Amino acid sequence: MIILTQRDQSVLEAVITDYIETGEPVGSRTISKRSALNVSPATIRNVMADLEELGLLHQPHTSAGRIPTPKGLRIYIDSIMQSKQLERQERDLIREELRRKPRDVKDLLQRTSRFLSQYCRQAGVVLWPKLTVTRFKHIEFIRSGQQQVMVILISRSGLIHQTNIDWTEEISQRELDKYSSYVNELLQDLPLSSVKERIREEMRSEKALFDKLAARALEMARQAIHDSSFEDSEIYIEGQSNLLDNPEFADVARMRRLLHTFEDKSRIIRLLDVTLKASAGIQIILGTEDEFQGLQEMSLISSPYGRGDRPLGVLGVIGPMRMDYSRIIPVVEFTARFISQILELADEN
Amino acid sequence: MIILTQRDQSVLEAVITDYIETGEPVGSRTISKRSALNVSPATIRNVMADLEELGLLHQPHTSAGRIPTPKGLRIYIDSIMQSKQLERQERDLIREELRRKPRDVKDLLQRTSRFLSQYCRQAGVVLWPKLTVTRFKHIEFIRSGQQQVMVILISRSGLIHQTNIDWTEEISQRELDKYSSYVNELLQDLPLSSVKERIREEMRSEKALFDKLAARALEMARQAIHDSSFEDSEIYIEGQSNLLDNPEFADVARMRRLLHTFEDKSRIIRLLDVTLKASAGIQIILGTEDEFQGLQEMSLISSPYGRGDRPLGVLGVIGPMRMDYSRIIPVVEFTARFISQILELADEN
DNA sequence: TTCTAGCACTCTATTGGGTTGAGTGCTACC
DNA sequence: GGTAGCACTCAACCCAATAGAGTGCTAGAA
Repeated sequence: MIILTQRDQSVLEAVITDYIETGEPVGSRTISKRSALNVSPATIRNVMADLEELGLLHQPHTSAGRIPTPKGLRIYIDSIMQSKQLERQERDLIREELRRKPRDVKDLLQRTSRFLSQYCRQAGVVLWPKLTVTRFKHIEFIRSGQQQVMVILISRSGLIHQTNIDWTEEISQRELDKYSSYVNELLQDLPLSSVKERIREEMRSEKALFDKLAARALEMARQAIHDSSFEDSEIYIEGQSNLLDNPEFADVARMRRLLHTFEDKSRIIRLLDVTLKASAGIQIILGTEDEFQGLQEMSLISSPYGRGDRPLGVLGVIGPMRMDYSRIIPVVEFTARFISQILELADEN
Repeated sequence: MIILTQRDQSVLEAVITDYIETGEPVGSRTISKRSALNVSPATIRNVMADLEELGLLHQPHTSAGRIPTPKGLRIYIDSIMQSKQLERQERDLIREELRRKPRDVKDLLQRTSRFLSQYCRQAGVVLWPKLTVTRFKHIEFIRSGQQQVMVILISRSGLIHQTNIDWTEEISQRELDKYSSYVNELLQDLPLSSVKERIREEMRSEKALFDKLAARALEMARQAIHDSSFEDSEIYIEGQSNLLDNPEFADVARMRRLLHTFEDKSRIIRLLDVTLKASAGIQIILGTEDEFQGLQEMSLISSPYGRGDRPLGVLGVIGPMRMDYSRIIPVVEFTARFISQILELADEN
């Protein structure tokens, strides 16, 4: 455990805020002038040397200023920084922006991602709710070929899942309608995570053993839900071009790596899954702490949305490590809370 | 109309193929050695000077080689270049790649876009079918709140459209089911473009005037289809990072402009709409010919897919003007034909 | 003991001159 | 009409010199 004196903290904070602002290594003179502690540059230099020894600052080369290390940022974020409170009018603006005609979930989440990116001038990211965390609302079997059935599954929060299944025998739409209403009845309002189990249970029950219709309907539902894509996650990443505005991405090679990472979304999904599972409010991952490669030198501020005990997905902001944390953190926090409200509302109906 | 001698054409072709390969301005010496016509560099220089006067070649500065202008590329593509035929095994590979478990339309198109990007090492783009060009298959009204109804509309090709509508009075699911089957009956197999008309017609008919259920069902369907997003287009752009591998994007500023363009998809949609409306097979747009800004110095090779007289959408490849047209054009052409087959098949069932 | 002033030192970034080499345009000649 | 030769142009590269920001260290003040 690292213990810092009051002055150490002040210097660390001064270096970080200045670095966040300018992106350049910060020298002792600058801090001496800017910071509230009235000490000379030489004194600052001593403190900085100490902080460097602790691994909180780093010097690109001997005759340059200091920049914070991820470790230094972590301490700053966790115990020094004070998040700015959002102004009332800022909150109103966010509400306004997101509430506008909440047509369907997809639209809402996409807009959220876009909003986060624009408002924070970084990339915004939203992880879709997995179907399994929502509740069953409706299933529909539709004939789509002689031996093909299209299955539409809808959750209470308005998510849609579509899949096609092959059926071994010719089947009429009328028959399918009967299946639909039987299954709808059976699964009404169940959490989708326990639907599989419920179906299996029912298949073993007396009814299914003797009622041919029920047996077939159940078999069809089973196949539909067995579909591999059922548990897939999806994410929206918007505003990648904002990142290019940061001088740290003047380097093409770095930019290329980043774009590659964004295109192979599975990595980011895994990363967000961590936040989802932890589900303990806002989470900040700093580049080098990321055991999954690809986001080096980047930073991810994320928060789960949904009810605390039953998070639906994750939303957040991806940017360079040099971000205005004190502003972005409350924005992400508030957005998550607000989206949660909207979705809970839908899911309760 | 520009008329070129055989030799002019050969020189133009040689410059372009070399430029496509290397990305560097091409000098007279190189051409003299590479091309089949056995003439000296000096002669080539004379020809090149002529071609430059015609606006087909351009010299970045006095002591550099020549690069083709868009005008020069156009002539090359339209009348000089010979598209390579795809090898049998290449076609098999494409088929293989795309046919794998064609689960739903979205998945298919997204995979197509990704495939195009990987195979051509550029960005791949696919414009979704608009709902209005497909045929009606199924509509479903689902109660999603006391006075809220979720409407799911499905086309024969498997597209799904979801919307929410407010209803002025409390309504039960049982009632909604009746609406669904009535409307399904009515609209079965109609082209979605004429559905609006059909509904209006029916509303004026005797039946609707006296049958309250029918009247309400029709009103509900009308509202659902009236929804503004009904005619929206959507596109997938994949493989943007491939573009970064091209040395012409070493320039960050240019890259930034390009990413911005990709994020504001409406421009590209408009651009693709041109191909869709023209619907005359493969279409090539070269950067500066693009009256919509944003794709300067880029080039778009696109082709509509779907039946010739009833195109569904557009797919293609976006890359720098320096692309291997003779290879990519047949790939886009073949992919479009193949996707058309798959989708037609689905739409016919 | 803690802080500060001063100074020599280090290292990057920038500037400008010199050189290289690819490629051209022109002219004289085949 | 085609070619060889030659002087010329221009970007790219290398190199050395310089400027400037910032440090570490030491000696002395509080």
